[in-house]
Amino acid sequence: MTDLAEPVRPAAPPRRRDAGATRAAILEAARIAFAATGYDRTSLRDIAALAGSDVALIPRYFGGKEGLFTEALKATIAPDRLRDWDRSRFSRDVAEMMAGAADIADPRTRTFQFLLQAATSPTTAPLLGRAVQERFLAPIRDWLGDEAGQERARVLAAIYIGFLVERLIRGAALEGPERTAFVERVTAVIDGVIGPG
Amino acid sequence: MTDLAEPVRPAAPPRRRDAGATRAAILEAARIAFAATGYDRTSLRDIAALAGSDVALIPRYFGGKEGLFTEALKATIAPDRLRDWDRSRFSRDVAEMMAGAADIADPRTRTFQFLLQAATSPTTAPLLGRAVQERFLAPIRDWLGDEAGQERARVLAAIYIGFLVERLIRGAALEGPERTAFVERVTAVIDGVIGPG
DNA sequence: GGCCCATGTCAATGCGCGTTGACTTGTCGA
DNA sequence: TCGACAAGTCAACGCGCATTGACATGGGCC
Repeated sequence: MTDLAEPVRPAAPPRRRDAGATRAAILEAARIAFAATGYDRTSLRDIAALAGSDVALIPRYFGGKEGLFTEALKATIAPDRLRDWDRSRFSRDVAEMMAGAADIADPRTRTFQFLLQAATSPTTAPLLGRAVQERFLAPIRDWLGDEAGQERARVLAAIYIGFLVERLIRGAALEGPERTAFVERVTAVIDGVIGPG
Repeated sequence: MTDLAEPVRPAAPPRRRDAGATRAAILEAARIAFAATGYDRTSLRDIAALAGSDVALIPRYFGGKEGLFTEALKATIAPDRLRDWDRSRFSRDVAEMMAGAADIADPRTRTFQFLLQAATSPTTAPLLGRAVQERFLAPIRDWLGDEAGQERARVLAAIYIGFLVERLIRGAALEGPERTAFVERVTAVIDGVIGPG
């Protein structure tokens, strides 16, 4: 990891020695760093620097790198805010988002990258299926309404994931007419799934 | 990497010293190993053992680990037989394939796993982007016809990838009415992209 | 105010990695 | 047949990593 951001810790800590706060800072830094660079390319030194604490605390507090990753994964698989989205604007919002570059600051991007990273790690791979079911399929199904069924959620989730991967691979944002055409078509595709029957 | 298989080399080599064959064995071993465990978790020693050759040959033949990965990636993303596909049956064929379970024995699955591994590593993601552009998007664009433009190929590729991920995560094949509904909808989605304008 | 344990710091250790260079050995042409 | 060069082997190096244990220090409690 090259450079991400300044330390996560609050500017004026109420106590200069607070194990709970330190632990939380490390965990938050780990979520950011693991999502950004994956398990292997993220060193505990990176995480400690991002958390503004010492490397040696990590094995002590989390039992090691794997323990930290597991806990960060659990913390990342949280209920989505999909219900808050405006359904009439959903497809276009998603399309616009997909036309942009992958923004690591976006928690959704972070979550997705994290899950993708987890998929490639044999230790954490089994967690992924359940995570996707809980975090993607179930919310989407509920959001679409009961009449939609599992199948529409499945298709929508697949398309969503596909565009996330595409964006991840693409790197840069789309520009000009290509962006316009892309957004139009993605909007149409998603509308085709969530719209009628 | 723990244990994969026996060395790839032919049992009775015609020549005991054959740089071309050794290079090819290393490359094939790299394709298998990288697909299985990703860039970071695969060591050159693993690959060399799988190829039945020496570690030191890899930097010499491929210029280093990155060079080997790049070449393995290129070899994996070979020009597809896309042109041979029947366009009128394309969407339904794909949909039926997606409704099934992911078959590890299928070279396409292996290829895809390789790409997914590449996508999650920041080092290799740019390489993957270029490779996908050259070997995936461009053929699709040509296949769709010039009027289609880059943008339709992009959308189609994203959808394709998304369903591959979904299938990989899902594990089991779909059955009964859910399968029918899934196939119908996927067919419609793909038709919507490759069909009209 | 002073003890003492929780908390944080620091240096050191061992390991696996990619890479390098010197060396050996096979093989093919003269 | 034999020499030269390609091909393969081997040991070692430097580096970054996670982890450990000894040490320093802050702050709540008596």
